[in-house]
Amino acid sequence: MQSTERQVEKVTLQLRQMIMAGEFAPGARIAEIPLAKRLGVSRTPVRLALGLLEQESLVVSSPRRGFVVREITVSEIVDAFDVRGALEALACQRALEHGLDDATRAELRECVAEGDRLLAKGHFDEADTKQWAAMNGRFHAAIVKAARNKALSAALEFNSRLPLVAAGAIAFNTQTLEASYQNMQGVQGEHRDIVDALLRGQAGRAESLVREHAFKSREKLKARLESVRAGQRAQDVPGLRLVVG
Amino acid sequence: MQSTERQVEKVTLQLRQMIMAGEFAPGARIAEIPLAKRLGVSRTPVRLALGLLEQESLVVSSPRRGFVVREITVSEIVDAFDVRGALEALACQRALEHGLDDATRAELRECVAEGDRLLAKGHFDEADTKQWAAMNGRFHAAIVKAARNKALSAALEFNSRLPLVAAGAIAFNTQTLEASYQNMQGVQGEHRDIVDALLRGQAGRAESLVREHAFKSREKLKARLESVRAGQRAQDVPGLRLVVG
DNA sequence: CCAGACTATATTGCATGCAATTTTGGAATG
DNA sequence: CATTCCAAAATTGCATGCAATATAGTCTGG
Repeated sequence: MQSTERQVEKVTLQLRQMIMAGEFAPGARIAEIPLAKRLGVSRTPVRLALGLLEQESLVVSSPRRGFVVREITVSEIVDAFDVRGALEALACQRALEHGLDDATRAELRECVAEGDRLLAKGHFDEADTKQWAAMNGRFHAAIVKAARNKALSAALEFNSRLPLVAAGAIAFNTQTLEASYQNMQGVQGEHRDIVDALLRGQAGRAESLVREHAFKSREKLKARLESVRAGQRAQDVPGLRLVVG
Repeated sequence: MQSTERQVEKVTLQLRQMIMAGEFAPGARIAEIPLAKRLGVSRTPVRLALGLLEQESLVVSSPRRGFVVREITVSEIVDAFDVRGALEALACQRALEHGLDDATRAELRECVAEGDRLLAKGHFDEADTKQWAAMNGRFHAAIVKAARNKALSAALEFNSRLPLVAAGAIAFNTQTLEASYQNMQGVQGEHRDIVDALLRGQAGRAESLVREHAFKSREKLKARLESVRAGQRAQDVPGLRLVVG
């Protein structure tokens, strides 16, 4: 029996969620049959999904020995932010070479405006962090899109497949809503400056600011992950199992 | 019956080869059954391989309508060189932050030396271009490796999956062996300068040179592909079918 | 009591069958 | 003659069976 939805996609999503939620210890083997039973499908879509997740490097496979949850290290995640900085800097450069169209200008302004609105309340609740994450995703997407470079978009998307690296994940990396609010105040200032530089056509300044933006995110996440690793508040990053590195 | 080799890998390699060799018109549907018959395997490994190639964006799939050869445009390929420049510039920066170890210094020097040897003959034959391509691959790999950033390596590898973008493809993008020789003389000079900057620890200079190196490669390939597109010597880039854009 | 070999079990990788869906060829209609 | 509709054929997506291989569990010898 088969529904109109494709099983492979459901399974891939669920499995990615499970891995990133830390349901498997890093290095643990993933057997197809129990997993298929658990997800209520046959082994075929499970196998296909594992193959896809291997290319996302969430799992690795050995011939005849099946799939193993890949051990993701703190440094790998942190490193990805440097890549993001370099790629988004290129995006700024290219975007200004093309010139920003009106829709992009409007979108960038709107992202800053929405950030202001969210911060104006003086504090964050759960819904605010979600909205912030969405806005942040749109902000970065707008810059990348304006570069009109498919390879660049693809590379950034690829880079964001590591857990916690996607732009939308930023708001969830702080301990408390209060800390998150404080954090986002700083981030909002960075966003504002980046948009200012872009709207003025200051390519070099925009590049520097975007790099620094990525660098600050990197440092914040690094501190956070290292405190988690030290076991101080291990349940704050729910699920994700990291190994030293 | 199943050999000790994994069918999926064989099929993936063959299929990638076939697509990049232009055996399918861009936009053409790829049906599983004929393909499986042709490759002498069942549909299962073919389906798995197509799923992998979809992530390399060599094919795209629609639900219930199977896989279609993706139309790759000249601008997509060309754009990928900008991404490479940005990423390799980051690699130079990070590599010098870590400091180059002796093995890396030796490898870089050896690549330059090998380039000199290949050019010393005054002309290229087929074997020389192959050797050059291998050396070029090692050169770029050494820089990336010295950056010690997994996300960076992964992003570059991902970026190089587009046809003609991989560092090893560079030597095959010129019409004649004579043109190739001339070309590689210029490239060798760029390599020498990059190595010089790296060995002296001049990060900024190395970054600029690497960017320019990628940019020059980009422009050369672009000119080449556009002349092919104009139909002047369509069989010179053997097989690869590109569409305008 | 430990090491190593042997056997039973579990698991992977592939082939194939089946139902659902899409595509195609042609006939009927305007 | 072009267009729409319909049915047959082909194709996809999934489940499952089977052989090859890996893993574990047990037993024997030292």
